[in-house]
Amino acid sequence: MEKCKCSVLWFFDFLSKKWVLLIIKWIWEWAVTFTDIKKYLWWINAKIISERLTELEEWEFIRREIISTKPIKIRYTLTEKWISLSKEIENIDKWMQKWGEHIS
Amino acid sequence: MEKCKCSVLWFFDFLSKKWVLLIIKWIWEWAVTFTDIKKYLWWINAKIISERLTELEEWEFIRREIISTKPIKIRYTLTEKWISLSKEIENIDKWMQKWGEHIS
DNA sequence: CAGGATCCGAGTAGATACTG
DNA sequence: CAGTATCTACTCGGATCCTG
Repeated sequence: MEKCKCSVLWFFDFLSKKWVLLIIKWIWEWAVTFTDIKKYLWWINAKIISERLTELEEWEFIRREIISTKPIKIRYTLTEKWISLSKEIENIDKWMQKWGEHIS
Repeated sequence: MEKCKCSVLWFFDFLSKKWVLLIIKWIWEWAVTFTDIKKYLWWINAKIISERLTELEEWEFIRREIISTKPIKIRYTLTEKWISLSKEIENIDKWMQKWGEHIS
């Protein structure tokens, strides 16, 4: 990929990483803590969840807020950046439905 | 990923495969043969190009036409399906420019 | 609680050589 | 010309265990 940061290539590369969209979906619907995600997406490795959350934060798609300190609790919420992007994702989703299933 | 064919996940997964968009770009601009692609994208392995072309044809994003038989020549062109999709990709591209580079 | 460190296995990109 | 076959290398997900 030559890590071509200038284009959508890089973006798609990230977005297609395993579990990214699923994790986003949960945050979207429940504005959850790390433990919540782990509980609902129990089959996903904690290391992977952690990695994805870190990357999502670097992309500024989610926000990390400390909501209590003993025991420490963190809440993840979506940013405006993601919300504005999600409209484009929905368009692609609609496009997929319009063009139907591809021959598997 | 559970190969959930019903959603955009599957689509992104394909679209982010290495060199897919780059190969499409060349076909878009030059409507080329296999040799043309190999010549211009010289650093990409022929096996990989071949694989991507096959997948792109399965997705019905490109069309394969025989244009001569001795020596055999094949021309790849984009389908309406891809052209309609490309508008959505462009929107994401615009979105990226609007939101700027993410902190690397 | 919210992760980080280590190690391992599977899948995929890539190098090289060959073919109808 | 337009690929395919084989083998190697590397990346990344996942299991398990550990910690501020």
